[in-house]
Amino acid sequence: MSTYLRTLGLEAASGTQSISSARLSEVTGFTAAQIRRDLANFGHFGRRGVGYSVEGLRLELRAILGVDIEWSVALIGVGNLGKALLAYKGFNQMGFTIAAAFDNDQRKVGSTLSGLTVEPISKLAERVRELGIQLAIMTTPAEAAQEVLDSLVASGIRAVLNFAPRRLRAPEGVQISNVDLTIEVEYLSHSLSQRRLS
Amino acid sequence: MSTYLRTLGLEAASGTQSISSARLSEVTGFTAAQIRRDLANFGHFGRRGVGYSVEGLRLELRAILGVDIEWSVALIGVGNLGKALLAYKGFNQMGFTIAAAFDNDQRKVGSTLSGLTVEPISKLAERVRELGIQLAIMTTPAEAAQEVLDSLVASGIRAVLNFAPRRLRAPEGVQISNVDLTIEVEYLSHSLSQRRLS
DNA sequence: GGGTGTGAAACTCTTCACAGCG
DNA sequence: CGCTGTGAAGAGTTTCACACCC
Repeated sequence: MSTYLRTLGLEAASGTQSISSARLSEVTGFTAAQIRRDLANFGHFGRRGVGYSVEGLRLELRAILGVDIEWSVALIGVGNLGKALLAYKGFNQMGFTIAAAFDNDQRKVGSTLSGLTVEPISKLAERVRELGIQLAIMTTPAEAAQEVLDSLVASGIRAVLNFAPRRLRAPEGVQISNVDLTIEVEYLSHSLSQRRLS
Repeated sequence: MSTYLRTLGLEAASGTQSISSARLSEVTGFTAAQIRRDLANFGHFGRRGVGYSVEGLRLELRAILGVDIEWSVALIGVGNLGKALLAYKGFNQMGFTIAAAFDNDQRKVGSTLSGLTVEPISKLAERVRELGIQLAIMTTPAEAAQEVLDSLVASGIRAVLNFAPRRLRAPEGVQISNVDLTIEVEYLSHSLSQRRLS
């Protein structure tokens, strides 16, 4: 869905009015049948014989993905990766505002990064309430990850993007997405290794 | 497999000799049946009635994942994310050495980051050959991504970790892993949105 | 004609459950 | 007895192919 929305953005920029599943297939690499089924899952967005209205489908997808409204985000863990994400402009473009940054390292607390003052994790619950934060990005070390997640859940956050290389245990109703560089890069080295042998 | 290897590292550190699929299941969150099938896919590593030898299985998994040898990596695109990955120590621990960094921005070329001098992309093929680089990490803008990938493929690289939010077209035999923050964060906002409605 | 939406078939992945081995 | 390895069942996903509507 994300990919479709992004593609529609490009198509809209080049002035296309209507788009078929076949055309979407060319650009995204998914099969046309797959695309039609994905879209039909959420409603009847297409017109037979014509295709999908680029603008119409964009609005639908934005609503489905929840990017029709602004989300406030907390970032926990201001290491190299955390800093990079703070500076990353893509989030803002997608309707995500990083509203607060936290770290447990006393040397980092109080410093200013990309316009935000780093706060201690003890302030988390308070700030989440004040700023209406609903989503968190965790870029902590693996050892701290479960403890930080528990604090996040306690302060009412129910969606977390986790970069720490550790499988986290969360209660029902808390959604966690994991981005694990270890897994990605080991998958590549695995496929390179396979080729040595054949 | 990556996750299993990581878990075994922790178990080895605490001195465990042998581990069952049930214990691995507790720690990783995968079901015991899943774990047994995953491992049995690659060989008969376990002993019935006992479990898997922690050290033995570690060696097997390292070989399977190809992290029993050192890999040389090129990083292309020295923006915020690229810098963060250059400074990230996890790669070295896993046997990946970032041997060269490239960027097309003249202002960045020549600067030194984490001990590496940033080179222009025109030097790519030459340096890949000299340094024996087999793997690349792309942290370029989306617009440049396909062109950079084509250069990488031309210079002989056959495994790429892509952070640019664009689906890339690569010839047969070139393995691409995509890490797309857009997709991850939109998935979370989608699941938060669903909850508004129910 | 053109292209969606969707049953049905094919395929893949996961879980069950247990034979068989240490 | 304990735990792996694996057929078989079950669940989920993708592809096919075409009825149906614009």
